Amino acid sequence: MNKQSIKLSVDAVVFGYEEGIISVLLIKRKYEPFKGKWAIPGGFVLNDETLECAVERELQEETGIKINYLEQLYSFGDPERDPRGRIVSIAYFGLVRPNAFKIFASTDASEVEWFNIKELPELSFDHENILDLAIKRLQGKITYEPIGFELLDKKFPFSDLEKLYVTLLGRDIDRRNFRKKIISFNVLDELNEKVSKGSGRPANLFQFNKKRYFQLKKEGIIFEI
Amino acid sequence: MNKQSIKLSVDAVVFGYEEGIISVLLIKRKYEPFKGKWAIPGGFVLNDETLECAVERELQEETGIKINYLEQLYSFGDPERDPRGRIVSIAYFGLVRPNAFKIFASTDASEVEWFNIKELPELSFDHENILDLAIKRLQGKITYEPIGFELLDKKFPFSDLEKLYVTLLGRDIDRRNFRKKIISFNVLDELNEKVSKGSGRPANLFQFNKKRYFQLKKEGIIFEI
DNA sequence: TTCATATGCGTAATTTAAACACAAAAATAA
DNA sequence: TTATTTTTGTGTTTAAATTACGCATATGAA
Repeated sequence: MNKQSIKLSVDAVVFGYEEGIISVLLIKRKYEPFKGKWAIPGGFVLNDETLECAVERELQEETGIKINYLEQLYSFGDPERDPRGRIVSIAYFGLVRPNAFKIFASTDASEVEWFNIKELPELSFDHENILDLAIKRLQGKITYEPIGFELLDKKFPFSDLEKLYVTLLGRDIDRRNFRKKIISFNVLDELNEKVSKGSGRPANLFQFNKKRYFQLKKEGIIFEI
Repeated sequence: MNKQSIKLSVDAVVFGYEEGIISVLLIKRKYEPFKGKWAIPGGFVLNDETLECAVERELQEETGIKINYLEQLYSFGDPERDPRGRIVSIAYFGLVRPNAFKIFASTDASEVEWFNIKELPELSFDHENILDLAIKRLQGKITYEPIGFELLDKKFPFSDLEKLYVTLLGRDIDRRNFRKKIISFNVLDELNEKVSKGSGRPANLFQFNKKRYFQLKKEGIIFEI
């Protein structure tokens, strides 16, 4: 058999959210190809690490971030996708609470920045395709899995959750029906803490109960917006 | 940087359906490791072929089958998954009409056989995990994408479709409501042909209109059971 | 001719989702 | 101090979708 000369990399589309803005973490490439251009963080998989480890390592090295939620997105294998040769990339999709970490650039990255997904720069390789797919996945997934909480603070008022969904789904939601629906899934703990932002009645804080969610999931109860 | 020595393979879980039985195509391995054991068809990706081409080539070589529907399933990269060394496999998920092809074994396979997914043999590598995931994907996907038709004859009576769904979902369906729902999606052409199987009123034949489905999908209409 | 079997079409009951109204608690303005 | 604005919290009413179910029709078999 011919000797295979395919290299394997991982890439990670990391989303953050704050105040009605979904952002994605990009790095500016320090080396060729696409030197000086923005790209999704990622890099080659080491011989003895799992794919997830590779993603976490690359993110730590290039951006200093530690991921909150990570799942595999898709594998991209077009022979022409990388000018250096045949590089197949397994793309991941991650969520973080942006204010929880200080980002910094190092190794292959000369800069790291959060970009509003509505105002993206031109990207390297086929990273635009990867990012598009990740956005679709995020938008789809929040309607049937409670991953939105991974983007909010641990304790949050209901209005934050609602605003996140409005932003992600890109359409208005009836506040009262939304609240009823979420409450009915029984995965939120209501805390005895209130928070006041400016004027208006102070809001009660809620917390996502992941343990309870997994119990309900086992019993076949489905989270669906 | 250390020289990467990871090999890349593709594997395909191919499902067929006939008379209330979902089956999966397996090969018996001709060579070590796992010589003589059953496995999902697959093999190494060539340097200049796309991943989909690799899957189709391997299926053709090992089993003689041509796939009807193919989509990427998941990538498996555990460093310990293959005793030969680090081999990352990108798994695909395919559907065929089993009576449409004559299967035969060649190259790496000493035998090829359709197995009822309820009566599976022990499998090589981590192929049991891959197969489990594929079954879940199939069961999930038929409820929101009209892929079930890819398993039926081009022209089929409604009862065939219903039986397929009962088999895949593992629960009873109200025949009349099911029919109404499917009809309401407007993706079936009713033909002026009838077919009679044994006793009972002859059934009208239907045909899936893929073109119409893509039109409706563009308009945002969702197929959901 | 009658019976068993599977198809095809319809309506009623129930459940779920969507639309909508107003009270409560705080900051701000008069 | 009092009225006004703003945001939160809790309903109820109406429309839509789902589920349950009844019965006529066309065939093969007894």
